[in-house]
Amino acid sequence: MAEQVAPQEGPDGFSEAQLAYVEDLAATITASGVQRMPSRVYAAILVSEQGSMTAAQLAATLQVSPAAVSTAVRWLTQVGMVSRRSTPGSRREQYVVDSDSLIRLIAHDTSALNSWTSGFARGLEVVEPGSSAAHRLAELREFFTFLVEEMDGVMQRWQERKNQSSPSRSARKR
Amino acid sequence: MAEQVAPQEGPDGFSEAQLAYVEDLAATITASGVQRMPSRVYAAILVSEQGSMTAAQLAATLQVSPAAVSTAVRWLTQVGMVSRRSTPGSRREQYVVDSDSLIRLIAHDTSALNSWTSGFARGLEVVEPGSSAAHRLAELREFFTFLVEEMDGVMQRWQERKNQSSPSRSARKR
DNA sequence: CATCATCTTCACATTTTTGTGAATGTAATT
DNA sequence: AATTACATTCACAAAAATGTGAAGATGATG
Repeated sequence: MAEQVAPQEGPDGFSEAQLAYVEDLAATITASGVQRMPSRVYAAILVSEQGSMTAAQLAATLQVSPAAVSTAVRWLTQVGMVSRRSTPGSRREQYVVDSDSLIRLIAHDTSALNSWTSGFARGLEVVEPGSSAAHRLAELREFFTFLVEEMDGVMQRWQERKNQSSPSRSARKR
Repeated sequence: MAEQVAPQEGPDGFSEAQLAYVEDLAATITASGVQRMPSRVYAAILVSEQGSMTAAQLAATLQVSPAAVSTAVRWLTQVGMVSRRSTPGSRREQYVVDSDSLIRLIAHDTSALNSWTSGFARGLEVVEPGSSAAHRLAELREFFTFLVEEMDGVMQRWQERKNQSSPSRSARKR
C-alpha cells in the first residue's frame, strides 16, 4: 500500500521517498565498513537523476555543512567511488557516480585481498616450519591468492555479459 | 639479515617476532573494517600452535584485560570467525580458529553482497522508471546479483582444488 | 559443601572519531 | 578590477567507540 507514483519533488529534486531511501542505502553501505557521511553522499549522488551533484546540492539535500561534504567527497574520490567533473562554464564542480564506480569498488576490494595474502605470507616466516600454524597460514595464503585469481575471471565474465546484452551502451555519454 | 631461526619463546609460547607479527596482521585486518581488538585476538589465535587459545592466554599475550578479550571473542564468534570449544576436564574454554573460518568469512561477505543487492532493488521503487538513475541502479543490482552467483562457483572450485591436492587433509583432528 | 580458578557483564573514564563554524582561497560575472 | 558565489581547510566541540576495574556467575577440586 501507499504507492507514491507521483514523485513529490523536494528541495533539490529529491522526493520524500527518495530522501528516505538515501538514508536507507547509506545504512547498508555503512554496514560494510564505509563511514556514515561518505555513504550518504554516495547514495545521494547515485539516486540523483544525472548521477552527479555539486557540493552545495549535497549539503542542502543531506542537511549537513559544506565542510562535511568536502571531507566525504575527498575520501570517495580517493578510493575511486566518485569522480570529479569540472563544468567549463561554471565554478561548480560536479561529483559523479557512474556505473563503472562499482567496478572500481571491486578492484579496491581485490587490493584488500592482496594485503591479506601478503599478510599471511609474512606469517609463514615467524612460525615453525611444518607446524600446525604453518599449515593454517599456508592454506589461508593459498585461498586468498586463489580468490584474487578468480576475481579476474569473474570481472571478465561480467564484461562479456554486459557487452552481449547491450553492446552499444558503452557509447552512452551524458 | 637478522634471521631469527631460534624461536625466542616469550610469555605464552609466542616469540618476539610472533608477537610483532600478530600486531602486523591485526593492522591489516583492521584496515578491512574489523575493530582493533577482535583483529588482534583473531591474529593471535591464528598464529598459536594449536590454533586455539583460552581467554586468559589471550589477555596475557595481548596485554589487555580479560574483559576486552571477552568482548572481542563474543563478536568473533557471532560472525563465525572463531568458534568455542569447551574442554571436558577443565573450566577453560578454548577459542578456536580453524582453516574453515576463512570460508565463513567469505560467506559473511556474500551476505553483505546480498544486502547491497536488495538495497539497489529498493532504490528502483523510488526513482522514475526508465530514468538515468533507474538504469544506474538496475545495473548495480544486476552486477551484485551476478557477483553472488559467481561466488558459488568460486567456492566450489576451491573445494575441488583442495580435495584434489590433499584429499585426506579433511580427516585432520587436533 | 566450600573454596578456588576462570570467564563474563556492567558502569565509567579515556581516547578517537566526526561534523560544525569561521577563515581562506579560487574562479566567474559585472 | 572588484565583487560575488563556491568550495576547501583548520581548530574546536560534540558524539561515539573502546578498554578497564570491580562485581557477579559458573563450574571444577579439595
